[in-house]
Amino acid sequence: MARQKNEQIRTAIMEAAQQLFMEKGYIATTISSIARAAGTSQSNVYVYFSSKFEIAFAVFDPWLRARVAELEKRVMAQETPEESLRSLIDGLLHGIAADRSGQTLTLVQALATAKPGDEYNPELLIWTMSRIHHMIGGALPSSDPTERNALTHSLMLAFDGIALRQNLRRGEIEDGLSVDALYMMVQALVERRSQARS
Amino acid sequence: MARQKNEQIRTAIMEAAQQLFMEKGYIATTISSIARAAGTSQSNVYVYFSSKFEIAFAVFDPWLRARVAELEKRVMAQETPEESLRSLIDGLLHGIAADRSGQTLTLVQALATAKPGDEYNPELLIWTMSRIHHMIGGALPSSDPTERNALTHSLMLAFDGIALRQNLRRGEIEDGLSVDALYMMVQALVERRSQARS
DNA sequence: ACTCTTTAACGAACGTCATTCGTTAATGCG
DNA sequence: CGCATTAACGAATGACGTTCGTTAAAGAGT
Repeated sequence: MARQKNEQIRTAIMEAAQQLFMEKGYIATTISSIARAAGTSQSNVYVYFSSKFEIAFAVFDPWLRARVAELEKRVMAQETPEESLRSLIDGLLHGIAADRSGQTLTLVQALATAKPGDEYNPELLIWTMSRIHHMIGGALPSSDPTERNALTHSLMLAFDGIALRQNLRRGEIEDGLSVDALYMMVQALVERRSQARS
Repeated sequence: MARQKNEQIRTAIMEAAQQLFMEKGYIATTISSIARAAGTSQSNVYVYFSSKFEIAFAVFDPWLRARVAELEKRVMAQETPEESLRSLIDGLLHGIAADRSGQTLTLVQALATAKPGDEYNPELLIWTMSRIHHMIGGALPSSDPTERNALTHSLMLAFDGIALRQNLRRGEIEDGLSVDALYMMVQALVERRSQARS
């Protein structure tokens, strides 16, 4: 009944955006540079996406899901609870939140500059939390729900903290120290539990 | 030797900026609205501040120092280590990071949109960390330096996490749960220590 | 009191962006 | 073979931070 959208253009826009966001961050990347790199005009970008914000999430969503899925595989392959927790914390904070490719910089900048109309699907956040919760359950099968929830929330909080810091307070605090500190506290929680049972 | 700056104008700019940042956040506040509210012209604002970013920090710095000083008084007035730690965590996260007045929104937005030339004095961050470290030392006088540093870093990480979330992911995660979770982990660390000593 | 110099103050630009508009022409449908 | 739809595009539009050009206030030197 009418002319069809060309899906190749949509993916070209997303790939160009991902590349440019990685290189220059969300704010410094202009719609016209994305359009140029994707081989189309800036106004045509708005045929495929309703805003710059929407492009950022279209790029970030599959990226995060892939990283979390990778992480889950790695965590589940560990043999001891300690190794599982260590690889979970390390992978989540060093590997994803503090990633070098600039994806979380994009996320943080996009959220910080979001305009009233810009909203994103909270499903991604919920899914991420549920995966973390599941990994904790795998590492500590006998933990009680309260502890599992506490750990999940603490990890999500740390994720946000690292994401903010990595991108906005570059290098002022050693992230390694924060990760070690968090791990020490998780260990304390685990040890208290095993002491209480013995 | 030349005409002098009028300090009343400087403070009027800062007060107008603080008010507007609180109402609308950093990004939605324009220099011209600040100038209008301060009773001067937008170009004259640049006689007193070199950028919008600098205004944000001129406002945020004394605000944060005052909040931390208040917190320190409250924490030091507690009687037991448990009460001290609880009031520290609660005051830092609920009271300051998640503040309702929009000051941390200003901070996060200013940092997220900072341009290459925009830099801020890391002294404020260092000072804040040293105050937290000192409060932890007051609550747990017999703790060892490693634990004290771990707690300090964890609290700063949580501060950043809450700041990001409060402002950018409004209401999607209950912050109360995160604060409780963090407190549970701190308790575990403290209890492990006292168990180890007995 | 009278210059001279510095610079606060201001209105008018400037440059950069995200987004929208007006128009054209592909493309599927009856 | 028209007709309606809409992808595509170049040219606006509207905001906003920042800079420019000019004016005049006000301290220093004589």
